Amino acid sequence: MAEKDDGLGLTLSLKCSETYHPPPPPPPPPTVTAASTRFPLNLLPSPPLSFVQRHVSSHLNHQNHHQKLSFVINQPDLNPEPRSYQRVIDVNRPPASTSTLVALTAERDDDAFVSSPNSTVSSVSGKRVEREDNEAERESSSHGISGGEDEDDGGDAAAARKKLRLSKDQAAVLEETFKEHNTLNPKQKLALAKQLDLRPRQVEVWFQNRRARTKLKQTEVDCEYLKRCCDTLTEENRRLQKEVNELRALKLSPQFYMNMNPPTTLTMCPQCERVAVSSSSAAATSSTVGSTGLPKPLSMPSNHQKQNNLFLPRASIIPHRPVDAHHPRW
DNA sequence: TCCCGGGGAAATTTTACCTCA
DNA sequence: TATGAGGTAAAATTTCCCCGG
Repeated sequence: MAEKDDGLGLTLSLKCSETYHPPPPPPPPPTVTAASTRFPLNLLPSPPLSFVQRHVSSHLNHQNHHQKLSFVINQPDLNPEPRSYQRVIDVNRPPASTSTLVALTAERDDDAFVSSPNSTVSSVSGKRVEREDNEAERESSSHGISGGEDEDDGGDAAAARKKLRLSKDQAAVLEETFKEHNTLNPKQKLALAKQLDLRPRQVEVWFQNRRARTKLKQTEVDCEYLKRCCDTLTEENRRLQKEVNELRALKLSPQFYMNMNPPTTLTMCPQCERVAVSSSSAAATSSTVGSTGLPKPLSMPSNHQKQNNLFLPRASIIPHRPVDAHHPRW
């Protein structure tokens, strides 16, 4: 991501541990969970809520208000809490008073046929239950032929256009089917439509929209992961830059030369693990920096250390170098 | 190789419903 | 309490593209 040679023999190399792969076609299972994401979220820190997180959270919170069937990351159960709604109106079963309209629309071909003019929703709140009652009445009266609307043809078109909310049961069955396979062949579509008393076109549209929502959620998850990755790398970069600055200050410090290491310090290459006699500058580079920013004096190895081969002076912080630049002065 | 129809993806529109001032 | 504006999710439509026959 970023490489920098600052003259101290330090190379800053910031690379994301993972390579971002362009999104493949959305694979089954379609439900978005942390496990289904392409990225190992558990390997990442948990930064504060990002924009994306806030956005998604806002969306999800809003959906809670609506009490609509939706999918939530890490929440495969679509109907987690028992609903207390009193009654569910099947939007695809027209009220008795709308039979005339049904008769009118029944002339259409399958896809153009409107299964119900009733637009009420399956509700969870008492408030909405009341609305259902009211709307059911309103619908049944407004769609009656006796209403005498001048929309004889246009009325049909409007009715065909009328959007219908699927009932909870219908949506649940669709969700279950979608979990098994996110696309339907014509046979499955017809069977499902028959089972749910929907038009095949409705089932098809529902699956299309559901795939779109799945993909959108997956995109949001991916975006969130990448943002976290970016945050982590930014923090790492900041830390390394600070370290570089400290080392630069160290190099320019007069005390750096005063505390010059004896010329026979042993250093070990972290790549080949060969121990070599390092130059004074290299040894100084590997000196540790105290909290004050000043170098600690290097000490000569004791006899014990020498005999037991325990003195490997800070070889572990000798910076990694590219292979082709290996041992430039060895 | 071109044409055609079916199906999916993406973009967009429409509708229903909620919250809030 | 009623109402309208604003916002959102979901249903539906339109358009484009790909692929197999």
